[in-house]
Amino acid sequence: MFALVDMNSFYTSCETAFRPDLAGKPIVALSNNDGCVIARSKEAKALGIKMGMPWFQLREMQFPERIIAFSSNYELYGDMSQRVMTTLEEMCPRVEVYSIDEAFCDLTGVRNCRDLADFGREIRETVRRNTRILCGVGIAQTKTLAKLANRAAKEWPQTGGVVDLSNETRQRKLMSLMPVEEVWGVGRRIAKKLDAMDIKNALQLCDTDIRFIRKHFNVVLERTVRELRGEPCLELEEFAPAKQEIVCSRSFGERVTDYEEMRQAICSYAARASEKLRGEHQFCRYISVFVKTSPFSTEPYYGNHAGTKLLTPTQDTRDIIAAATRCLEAVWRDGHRYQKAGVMLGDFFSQCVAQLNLFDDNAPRANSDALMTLMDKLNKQGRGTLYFAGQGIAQVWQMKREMLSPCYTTKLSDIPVVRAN
DNA sequence: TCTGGGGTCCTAGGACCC
DNA sequence: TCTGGGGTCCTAGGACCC
Repeated sequence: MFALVDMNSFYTSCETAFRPDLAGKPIVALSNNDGCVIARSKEAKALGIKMGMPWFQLREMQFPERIIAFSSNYELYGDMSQRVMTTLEEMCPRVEVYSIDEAFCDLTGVRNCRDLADFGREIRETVRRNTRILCGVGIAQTKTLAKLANRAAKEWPQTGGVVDLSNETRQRKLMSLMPVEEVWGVGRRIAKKLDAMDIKNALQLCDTDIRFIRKHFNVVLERTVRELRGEPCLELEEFAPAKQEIVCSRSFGERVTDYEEMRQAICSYAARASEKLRGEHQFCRYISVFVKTSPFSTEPYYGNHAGTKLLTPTQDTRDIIAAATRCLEAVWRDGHRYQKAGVMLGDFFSQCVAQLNLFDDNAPRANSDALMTLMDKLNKQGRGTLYFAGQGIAQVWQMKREMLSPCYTTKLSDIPVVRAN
């Protein structure tokens, strides 16, 4: 038995948790660079504000009430997420943190001693009490059905935010009401193809012959169909598997036309990616860089990427910056207004394997480990405490975050002082 | 003027091997 | 006339997720 716990309008809920004066107002959270809407409060949804809508368009629109917007504050959201997950871990024996605002809980044992919906309501109430954040709970025997149950819990207020879907009759009833694109694993493309085959709701998908699915789609959708039938194909993954790649990319606050600025940005992304790599206790051998102009612009589009394979896997920022810079030289073209760039690391080796290569011709730099450990330690106290000269000081290409809230839970200096009088 | 960032898995096709 | 069969590895691209 799985429970899927999903936070309601997570990012905007994090903002209102510390601004009770904003409760009941239409609020949106914006993507990096204040680009587009990525979270909406209940009231903002009711006004018809769509996910992914560009902020510069939304800002011009007329609404009966003023829209309150926040730049993404991932330090705050990440910390709030941890508090929610800790609460879940205290209540459930096994928890899979699926995303910043979602977790699967294993309810296998719970079933023997108490009513599942009751337990769901207890989860909901405890999370609300500990964090001031509301969540929905969907319960069923497969992850895909639990997702569907969660959908229903959010959509229909009379469920009180909790739906136990372990009963097959209820499953079929709910599936008949759910458009097929609401099913976890069915995206826009597949939904369109299914629609052309006259498969329009989840129940019709569930009842489609497996061989037919296999012939016209792939094993991924086959698993989805089996899961809808109550046959578990996806297990709870309590411990996250090691990452296979790490990406650091950003849109620029303003278009970049100068090579030196781009080099600074690439150095910064390379440094950040290396830091993440060390956080994963991995060494990488493949490094690549991409640059691109805006796909929305009327100017001719230019996008390109280049990669390089090192002889010896590394986790030293200096090696990774050097490789990334070489890649950038290969893809840079003068005369474009670049909108975005990024650095990707891949082909990972775990620490012990990498050390076998100590006897290679290309031995790692002396004291690399000590230096990187020190850097990471200093930068943990505050990002950007110690950085490479190549990253630049002015960083004019930095992303826009004009409506950033304070880091209420992680940075003391950010908390506004309330004065008497 | 202005449109996010970070991942995963699967498949097809090419290179290469015997 | 007539030119095989079977396998692995890698990469790019497409689909999905949040």
